[in-house]
Amino acid sequence: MRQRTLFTKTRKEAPSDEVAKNAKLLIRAGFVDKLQAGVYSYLPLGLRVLKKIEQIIREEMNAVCGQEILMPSLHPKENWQTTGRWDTMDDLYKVSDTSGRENALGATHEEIVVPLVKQFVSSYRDLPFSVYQFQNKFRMELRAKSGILRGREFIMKDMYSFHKDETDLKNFYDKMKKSYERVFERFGIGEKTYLTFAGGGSFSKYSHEFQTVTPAGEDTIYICDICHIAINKEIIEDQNHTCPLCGNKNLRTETAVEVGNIFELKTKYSAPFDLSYKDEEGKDQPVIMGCYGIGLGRVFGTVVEAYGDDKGLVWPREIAPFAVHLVEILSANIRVREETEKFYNELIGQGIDVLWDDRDLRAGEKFADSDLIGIPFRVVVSEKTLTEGKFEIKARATGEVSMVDRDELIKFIKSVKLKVNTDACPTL
RNA sequence: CGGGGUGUAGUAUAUCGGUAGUACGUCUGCUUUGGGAGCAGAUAGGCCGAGUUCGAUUCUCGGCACCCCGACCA
Repeated sequence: MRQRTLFTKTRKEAPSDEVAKNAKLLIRAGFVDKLQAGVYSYLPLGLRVLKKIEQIIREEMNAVCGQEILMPSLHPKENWQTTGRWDTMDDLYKVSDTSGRENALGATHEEIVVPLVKQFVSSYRDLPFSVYQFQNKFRMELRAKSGILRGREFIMKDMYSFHKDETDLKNFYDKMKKSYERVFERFGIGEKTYLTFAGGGSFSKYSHEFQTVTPAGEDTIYICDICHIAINKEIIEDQNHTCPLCGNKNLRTETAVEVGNIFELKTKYSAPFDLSYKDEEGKDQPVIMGCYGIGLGRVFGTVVEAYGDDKGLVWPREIAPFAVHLVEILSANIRVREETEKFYNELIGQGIDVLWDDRDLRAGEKFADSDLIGIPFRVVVSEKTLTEGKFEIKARATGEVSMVDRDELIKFIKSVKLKVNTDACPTL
């Protein structure tokens, strides 16, 4: 993409009322725009990141045979009354239309997915399966805060699994733990993200959260460095400050952001909607459920919090808006523009995502913008390139600079392999 | 929802009960061109409503919005 065509612009200063690092940097760099507290637009650069996050999740959910669907945001009141949550969920947005009919804006989708699958599930032969979606969720947070980390409207991947018994749920649940580990690994936050034991409510001993360590976190977790897992504050007292896996008492305290969670729902939602199946003996049995969420905006903001520095954003390669930031430094020698364009077209032809800063600006401004936007590699084309035949390549994360010739550079850029999931679902 | 704070050009800020200033941005021209450049000119502003006052952006009250702490929550 040619940067001069980008309708957004960077800013030197963040809005004075923003305190959160993710909000400051993302607004300055033109990745997002705040419409109101906790409600954000994703602009071209930000949307690219969001879509990469989404695609990684999609690949991994497909790999565990999840079937993608899209459910509505406008939910009939009756569905929420069936589970009782119309009255008990304090942060549910309720809207009524001119006919007086009441609806909920989807805060989560158990109330929709259960009646949906009920139409198709009647036999043990129909189980197990799982469905997932990427959908905006609405929750009336009394206090939206921390930039895009806690919004009133946010995008979530929510998956729901349906099983004939708890053993089958347990197997799938364990598979999802591994799936999630791969997802966070691919986001570039694997090392900072811990499987965290959390309260399970009335249906199981634990649920699990995925918590990413960053100072911006709202949660306190206790990390066992032996098992690379953590315990949430809410159950640490019950656990007597010991790791539930290995008994280690030396837990490390950190603040973290909850980027995902997995729950065994069991019959919590299948029961009120009477979602059941006939077993081998023809007897009705309740369907056993699990649910699995990842907050995309949370991941987005958490990555900014975890890696952003005083100069701007720093994107892990897997979710960067572009692979390469091509920066031309203009001089009296007009051929720089021509050379850059040729090189740009060559990279594009190789299937490489390039943002080309073709604006008529001075070098300092372009470098500052490049640091702010945070694309993993910056390649500079200047008069020097023409006279010496060398390109300068700089890694945003490390600041490491090297001078390489054209062929080396292309070879290097192409060698930066992104992780892919080769475990395709056999039935999809 | 309880407590606290803040609302001035596109952005960041200053001043003031009587003509609202600066920087960046944007526009014009010239010069510059490897870390947010220089000169000259231009552009653009008091959240909303009521009250006090000869006069309110400033003081008072109400509303709204945003931010922070807490509670709640992904």
